Amino acid sequence: MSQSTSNRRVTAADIARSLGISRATVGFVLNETPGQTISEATRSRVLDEAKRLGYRPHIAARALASGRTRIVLLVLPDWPLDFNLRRNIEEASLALDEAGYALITYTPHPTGLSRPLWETLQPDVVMSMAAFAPGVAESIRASGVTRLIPDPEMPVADEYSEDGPVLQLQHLFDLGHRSIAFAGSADPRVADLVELRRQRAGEAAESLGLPPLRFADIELTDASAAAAIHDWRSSGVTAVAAYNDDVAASLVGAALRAGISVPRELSVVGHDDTPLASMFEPRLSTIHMNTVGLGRYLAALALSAVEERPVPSAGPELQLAVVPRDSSAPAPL
Amino acid sequence: MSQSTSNRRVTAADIARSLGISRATVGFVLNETPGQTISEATRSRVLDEAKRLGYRPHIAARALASGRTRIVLLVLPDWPLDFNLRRNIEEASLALDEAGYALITYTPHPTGLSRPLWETLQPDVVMSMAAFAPGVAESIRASGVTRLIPDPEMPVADEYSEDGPVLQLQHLFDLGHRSIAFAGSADPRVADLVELRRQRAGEAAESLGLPPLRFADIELTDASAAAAIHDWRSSGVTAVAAYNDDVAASLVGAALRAGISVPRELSVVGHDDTPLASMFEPRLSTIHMNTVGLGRYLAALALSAVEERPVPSAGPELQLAVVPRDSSAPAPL
DNA sequence: TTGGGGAACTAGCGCGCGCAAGTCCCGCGA
DNA sequence: TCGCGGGACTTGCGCGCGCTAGTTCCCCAA
Repeated sequence: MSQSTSNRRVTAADIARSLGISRATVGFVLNETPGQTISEATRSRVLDEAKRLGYRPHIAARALASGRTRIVLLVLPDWPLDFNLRRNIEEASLALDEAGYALITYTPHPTGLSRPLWETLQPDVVMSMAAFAPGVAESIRASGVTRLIPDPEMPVADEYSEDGPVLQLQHLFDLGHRSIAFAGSADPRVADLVELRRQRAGEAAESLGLPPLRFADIELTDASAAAAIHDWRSSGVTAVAAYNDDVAASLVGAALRAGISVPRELSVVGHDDTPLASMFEPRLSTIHMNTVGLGRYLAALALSAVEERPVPSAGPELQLAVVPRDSSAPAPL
Repeated sequence: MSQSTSNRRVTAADIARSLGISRATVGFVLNETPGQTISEATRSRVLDEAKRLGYRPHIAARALASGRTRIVLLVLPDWPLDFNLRRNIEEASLALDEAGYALITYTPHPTGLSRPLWETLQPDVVMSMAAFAPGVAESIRASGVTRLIPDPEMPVADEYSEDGPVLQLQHLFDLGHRSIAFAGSADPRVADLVELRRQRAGEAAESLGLPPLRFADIELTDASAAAAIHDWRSSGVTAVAAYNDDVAASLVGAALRAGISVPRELSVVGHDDTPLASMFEPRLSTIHMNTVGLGRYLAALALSAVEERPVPSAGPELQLAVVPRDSSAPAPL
């Protein structure tokens, strides 16, 4: 089963020799090379012998001969991935597996001191869930990788409409709140997304006939939450839509410490439905996201870039829902 | 600078041809092959020409010829990594970079449906921060990787003494608590670590002259926290050492919902000092861990397995400290 | 003057595989 | 009977690199 008596690795040539046939035939069988006709008898003999000897193709040799590493590198942001995203990555991994590709996830180190993996791995495709940060696409190209997803050269319309903030506003509006603030994050890594969500929240407020939103960026580790709350309270704000659950938790904590009751005096809605949201006390109302089929979509995208496959037509479906918990309640009179 | 006019990739042979020297010489220069003497003039000509042509070694070819992929696979647990650990991984990545190896982090998918990366990447070394789960080491071996760290065949004394629970107990003891419970996690993925910490807590209690600890395993998503607290309270427990911050948060939340004041009536200490601990309200007292030099140590370990390098003598230094916050206070009278 | 030795190179094999181009033979239609 | 179309293979090159086993030349000691 496993390795033979010698500790040399088993090669396709070993199978051929042991069966008294040519190496090419073995290769054709193992790769199911299209356009080659192999008798069923030979086919099964090869397969059996391969299993018996414990044959395992040498990926470096294959990569050298075929000119492709069959590696797809997925660049991930450096914040913790939520469960939904992780499941989608597994889904992508599975789909690529079936096509003979390996998905490797990679979070570039913030300091940028170590060599990026796209240089050392020479993957066939480098993909990312968001646009590549400035300079990154160039770095990838310079390392010889030609297939980037999304390709900065041909910018597609943004895949997702950020509708979470709209749901936050609607939820608070339905509870009777009319003076609402938006709390962003001061973390520069997520500045773009914060700005996007803030804008969507602003639009939602306008279409609900509310006055322009007040807003502030919250730093999780300092007193900025307390300051923002003090500021907002003094101008009559009764509810806050937060950029994410961490910010929401920070706000609620600051409010409680300031003696402000949540949700009776102040409602707060988070975003992303992280584990934190359900563990916090009071449990945080938030927005749950579920991107059904994202993984399969990513895999199909990668395969279409690297083989003769069609670009997937239908993108993943984004499901959003308000999760009402204990941090939001009807507006005080 | 970058690729030449043709879009064929630049090879070492191109450099040789363009310089009118042999491929071998080029190889010797680029690899600084020991035992080869190359004139300084030739050396710099090769280096210059390589840069001019934008030469980039073909890793698959190199792997094929040398018989090693120069890949180190680091298997990570599937829970979010804290900042300290991430920094250590970067440190390891950097050290391996310098030695010409690439560090790839990998979190096996819980379902186990997709092919593990050690099969598809054929790394030189597979390492893990904890012992390999049952069956995993066998799977790695079966894929042809011979260098595992830690090697299950030669079990070393456990690298780290789990002293966090000792600090938790000491902290609570210092605050006057004499009836203390330990809260584990019902998550089977961390069962071993839970058990280890529970034992250490038990030993600490004994050496402090306390009665045996009561304990329960908490499920984050259900009512087990409330049940445990109710149980403990009725038998006079005034403080809880929790396996980690998530469990601590769960307990504090349940206590507050049950009308039990934290920390006045019940003290809770977490473990790991995750962001959650500082964001929670009340902010959680916890144990902060800092493993100085872990990254360099891991890198040295990997290199010693794969090259003629000495096994690092000194392991990383583990720094532990109690972070007293608002979830622990002097015992009620 | 000779020859030993080392500095500075070159020739070329082999790593394991994919695949293009050939070879052989058998069956079948004219 | 001949030819011809494929089915079922085989031969062998080339991918790019590491590295062993040379080869050449020159310097210096005997």
